[in-house]
Amino acid sequence: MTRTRWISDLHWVRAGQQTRSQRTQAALLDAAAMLLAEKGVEATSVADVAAAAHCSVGSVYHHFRDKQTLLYAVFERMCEEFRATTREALAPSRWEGASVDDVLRSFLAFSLELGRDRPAFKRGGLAVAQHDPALREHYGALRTEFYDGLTELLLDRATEIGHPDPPLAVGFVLDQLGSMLQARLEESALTSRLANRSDEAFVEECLRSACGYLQVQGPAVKPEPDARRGAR
Amino acid sequence: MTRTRWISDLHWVRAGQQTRSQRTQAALLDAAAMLLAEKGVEATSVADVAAAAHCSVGSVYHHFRDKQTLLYAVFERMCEEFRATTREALAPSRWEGASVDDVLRSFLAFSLELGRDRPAFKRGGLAVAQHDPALREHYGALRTEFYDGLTELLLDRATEIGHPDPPLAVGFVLDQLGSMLQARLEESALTSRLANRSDEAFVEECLRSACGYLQVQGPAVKPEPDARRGAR
DNA sequence: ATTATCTATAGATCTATAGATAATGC
DNA sequence: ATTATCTATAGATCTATAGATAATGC
Repeated sequence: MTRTRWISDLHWVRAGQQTRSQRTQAALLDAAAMLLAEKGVEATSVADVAAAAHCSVGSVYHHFRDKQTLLYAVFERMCEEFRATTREALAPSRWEGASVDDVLRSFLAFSLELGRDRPAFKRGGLAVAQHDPALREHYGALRTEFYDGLTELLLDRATEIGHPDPPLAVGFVLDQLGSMLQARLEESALTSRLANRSDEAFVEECLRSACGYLQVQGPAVKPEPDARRGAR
Repeated sequence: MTRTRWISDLHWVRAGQQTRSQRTQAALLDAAAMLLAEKGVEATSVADVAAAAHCSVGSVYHHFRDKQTLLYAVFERMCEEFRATTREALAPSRWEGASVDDVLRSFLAFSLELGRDRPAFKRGGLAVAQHDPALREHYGALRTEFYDGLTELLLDRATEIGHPDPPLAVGFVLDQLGSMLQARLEESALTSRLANRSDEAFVEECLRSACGYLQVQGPAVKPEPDARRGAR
């Protein structure tokens, strides 16, 4: 066995020497992410993944030490994309001149888009995390990093916030919106009233509630709302 | 084979003739609910359930046609308890003289208690529902029934609500609180700010937000808050 | 020559059944 | 006599490996 790339002490992924190798590995990760999102960890067999990636079971084990390592790799790839995307989204330069309302609106739109655009991708990784406390914690830390960035962005605009305890209020509002987004994006969505409404109506009502709680002016009250809009 | 009790055309549960039979069946359902909550559907084998219930694999198949039927029975039992509990909780006589704030406060306390008291029970049933769209829908309908009852209770008190569109506002608030409760009670709770706070603080902040959105008077403003409290 | 892929299969589970044994209650 | 339980095992998966075959690129 030649050089390997390590996820942890026990899990290696072969670093391919040929272009063919990279193509197969990517195909395996894509196929696995899709199947994991669709059927979950236990219902997805290595043979299923191999078939969906148009290669053999033997090939899977040539690239990944075992099934768990393949799953870890799916999770790792999702985390990397999540980290890269959120870091870029939080770049302070993008937010000059943006109001609390702008930041929250963008947060909602961004999260909905992330959940809708790549459902297989994201849900595949989350399905893996569901089965391993360590991975769940790792994803939780990543999520916390994102929410901390948002919190900072919002507290920079504390002058707009009428609530007597801005740090508490911002933390609560982000938790609230995060919970509602999660419920709305869940595949297994237990039917709720808002499920029938459009994303636009959902976002508007969330903002009305959040801005009311924070005691910032709603979008209608602001002077020249469009001129103050940040990037995106 | 003698008389049977039917869950559906394909799933029967044997109606025991001896007291011994009922005891074993209950033990099997308890054991299954616990294991399902802990490890999920696929990771729970029939042998595991039998061992946890202190009986043999053969016994399991004497009582339940197959593994799926056993799982359905766990789900069915959870639904029955949920339905009975929520119907009792919504009895109009319990709510005479209660304010919007009282109703929402009780809803939060009730839901937290339900989620905390019988985690194995509830999560066992939900784990099963997760794997079957039809069951998920059935549970969704049950949940909708509960939320509809709550909505009615709240709209009976519409005079307290300052929001221009009470039906919309009540629907939104219940969705919001439901999402936050679900996120808080989830085992796989992705660390959030509120996870570190006590249930009391969580409830208070939820109420402050909800009452603000609905534009009802907060608990502090009400005259003689204790004298107007409903049952529980 | 090395790296990647495939086929075939061993070994470990897990579901479900058959047939023997034990307990119940009329 | 009937009902419930147990033991043992057949048959179906699924993971992982061994060994043969094909493609790559120095």
